[in-house]
Amino acid sequence: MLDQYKQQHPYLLALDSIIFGFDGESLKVLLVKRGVEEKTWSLMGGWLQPDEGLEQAAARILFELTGLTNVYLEQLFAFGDPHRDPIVRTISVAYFSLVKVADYESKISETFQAQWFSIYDLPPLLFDHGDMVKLAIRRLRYKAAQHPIGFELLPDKFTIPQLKKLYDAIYNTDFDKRNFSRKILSTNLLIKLDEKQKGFSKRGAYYYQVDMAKYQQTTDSFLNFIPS
Amino acid sequence: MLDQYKQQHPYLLALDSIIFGFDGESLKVLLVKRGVEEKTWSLMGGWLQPDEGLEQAAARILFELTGLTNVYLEQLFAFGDPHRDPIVRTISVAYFSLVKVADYESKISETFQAQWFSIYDLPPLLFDHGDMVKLAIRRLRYKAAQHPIGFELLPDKFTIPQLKKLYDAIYNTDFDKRNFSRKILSTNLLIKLDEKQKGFSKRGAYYYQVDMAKYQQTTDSFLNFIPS
DNA sequence: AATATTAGTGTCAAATTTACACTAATAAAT
DNA sequence: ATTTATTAGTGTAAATTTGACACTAATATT
Repeated sequence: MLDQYKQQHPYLLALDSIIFGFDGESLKVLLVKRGVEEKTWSLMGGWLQPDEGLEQAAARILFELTGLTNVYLEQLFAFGDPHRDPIVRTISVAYFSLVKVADYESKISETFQAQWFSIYDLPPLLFDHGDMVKLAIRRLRYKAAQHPIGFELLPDKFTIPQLKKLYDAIYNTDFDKRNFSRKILSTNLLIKLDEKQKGFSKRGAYYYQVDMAKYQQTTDSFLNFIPS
Repeated sequence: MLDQYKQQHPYLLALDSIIFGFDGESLKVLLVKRGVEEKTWSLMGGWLQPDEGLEQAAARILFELTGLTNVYLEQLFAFGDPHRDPIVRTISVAYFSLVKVADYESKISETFQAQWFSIYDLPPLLFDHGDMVKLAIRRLRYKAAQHPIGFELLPDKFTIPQLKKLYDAIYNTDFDKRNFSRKILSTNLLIKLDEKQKGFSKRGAYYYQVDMAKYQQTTDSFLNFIPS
């Protein structure tokens, strides 16, 4: 190894995930109890292994908690305040992830003490995890305003009223349903199915599916969902 | 130190900066020759010191190259592919930065071999620095489409035609100047000065300044500069 | 058969966006 | 001093998008 490398200090590298879920009513974050003091809620996290990339590690850690693969995962921010972990200096790369709550096995509580918390009612969090969640919420709002990522939080088949409720929850507001569905449908990203949702409402709403081909293409396109 | 920390591998942590500049004609990136082989161009970078935060370290490294402080600096992405640096595993947190080319002392070439390159004509770069630049360009385009960060690349006093040329360069296009100036001025972020630019054009264009008070407030607001 | 509940849709006014071309100011040239 | 060349600066009309607003449709429940 060259001298210029040898002289440098190495640091521990952690990954922490802000895991968002939607239960049909409100936007939730999945928190666990672990670590130094088992009394404090924290984000799900773990250490980078020598043979892993960052996203790969984040995906592994997410899998260990939820049993889920193929989950929406996006790098949020690298947190590196020298004193963020008071025991030993650690850099944490935070990822935010969108999961379909219905999908995952409740394998969750087996090994980790895990619980969903409304984003409007979070407990005190370990280290700088509170900052991470705040930033993740800002990023989700920012991103969902222009990119069709909301679908990632819903089952494969969903109704327009469900989607509207999700957006209501993300932005803590109440969109006009006529304008909302006009805007959503004008993206041509949804395929209307012949099937209606049963049991939830008397009339029943039609299910829609994401047009995956178009979705892949337009991940980068702007949608401009949120006015003013 | 607790066991769970001791068992973990530490990694070297580097910071690399994509430094954008605008010379009035095209968008440039500042590259240096350094490192393992002094034959390859690379981004300006350095190592995280034990007492520094990430952004602080990026700012220091930027200062060491350019002599500039108070520069626009934004975390771009953490790159952590296990083999990105073939000699020893290193995580690199990349920052992108917007500098006013005219501002900085040409202290540059003294200690480092540095040179501006057009973003459309880059040399081969060290490690994954090419990916970093590509991502930074995407991010700049994305961000400048909605946030008024273009000003960071211009002198404190600038003309509308200069600003248009900058946006033309960023998006590699040619905006309609009537629509462009209407859109820019409608943000009310610019203060028209009484002074005209001399020497550049026969008629001379009025200088404008950013209304810093408003600018601070609206860093988060959307502008929607770029149509379709 | 009536009722209650949620789904689904249409219109109009206002604002925004786009496309497009002429006049204004001045330095340079004659 | 007049002409010329060059870039600055501005306006309008059509199209599109947005936002505010309220009624009818379907069906499960009573």
